[in-house]
Amino acid sequence: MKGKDIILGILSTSDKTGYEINDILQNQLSYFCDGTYGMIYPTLKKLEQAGSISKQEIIQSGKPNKNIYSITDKGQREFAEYLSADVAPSTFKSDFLLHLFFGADLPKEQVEKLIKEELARKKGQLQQLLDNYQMWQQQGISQTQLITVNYGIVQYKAVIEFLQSQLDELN
Amino acid sequence: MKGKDIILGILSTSDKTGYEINDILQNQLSYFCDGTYGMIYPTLKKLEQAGSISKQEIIQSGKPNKNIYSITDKGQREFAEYLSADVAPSTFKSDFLLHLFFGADLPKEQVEKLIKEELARKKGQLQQLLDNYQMWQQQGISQTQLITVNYGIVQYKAVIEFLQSQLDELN
DNA sequence: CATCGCATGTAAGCAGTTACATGATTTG
DNA sequence: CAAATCATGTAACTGCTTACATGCGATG
Repeated sequence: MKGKDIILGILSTSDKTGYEINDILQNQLSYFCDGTYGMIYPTLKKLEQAGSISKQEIIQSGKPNKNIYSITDKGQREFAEYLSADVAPSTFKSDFLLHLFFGADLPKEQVEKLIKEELARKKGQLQQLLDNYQMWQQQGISQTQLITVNYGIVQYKAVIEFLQSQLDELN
Repeated sequence: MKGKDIILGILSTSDKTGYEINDILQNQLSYFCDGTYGMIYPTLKKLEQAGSISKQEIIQSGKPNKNIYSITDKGQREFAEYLSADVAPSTFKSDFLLHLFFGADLPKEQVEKLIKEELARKKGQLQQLLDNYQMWQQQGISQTQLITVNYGIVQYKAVIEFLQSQLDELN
């Protein structure tokens, strides 16, 4: 699961500019992958040079010009290959858990603060997913996409409930 | 949350060799961070050069010699600083979800296979955590560590239950 | 008049991965 | 006798992050 796979995936559904790809990444896919402009534009360039995607320049007045990228047949084959390949193990990195794990000597208030902050972050992320969910329900969403959204929702809800219970127990 | 922070955290509780650090990383902390020898040894070297940890060489016969690392006062201060700093956002990357999200055209059997495999992986990870849990109960575990373990368990259980329900629905 | 949205890109650097290299002892 | 365990390390590479650079129009 590299930047390349994510971008080919997004372009496999419809043509997009780098800016729009970033938007999708930040707002719709952020619960299971990430990416920044610093990754997106160089990756688009490489994919174009490799012939996996093609670029169409749109001259705009008033706004900056934009490049709309489309996936080519070669790109489609490449992405199909990725889809049929083995699933790479997922990674979860939590600085919050590292703090807690090695923070045995932390004062109670500090622990409480850590948990409260994590709770707020998770609630925010859940809300973002729920907002997307509504948008998707209107726009239409595939059966498999629905599974991924619910995967995220279920995971967030479980964690939020757990953190809340820990906070209650602390008092 | 860099390799440096993880290693200082491990050494803040007791002296360890690089080999033992790897073992802890793979078996006890793997549900929220990772690391390989290629990261561990260079990081230990840098930390020693910076005076954050110190090395004691143990000559062994029959086995390879080993270097036992201890955290220094400077390292302890460094780690305390890390602990009191802001918590970095967590990251979750799932190749499984990327496959599902863009695999709208995947045949039903393929989707079922994907979910079954993910289910098996998650069950394995949960089992590892539960095994650790038992070990920790015997060895003793801090209150904050207990929270982190339960965080992991709750998260895994929620995902496993969800995947199982999706599998049932598919048939 | 400041900030947000639209829009694209590069360059330097870093943290970590992968692959390689070595080797004795113990266990199945 | 093969594989696992103990044990350490380097070198090349890669993939991404961070910071920088630009600029107009609309919104508040």
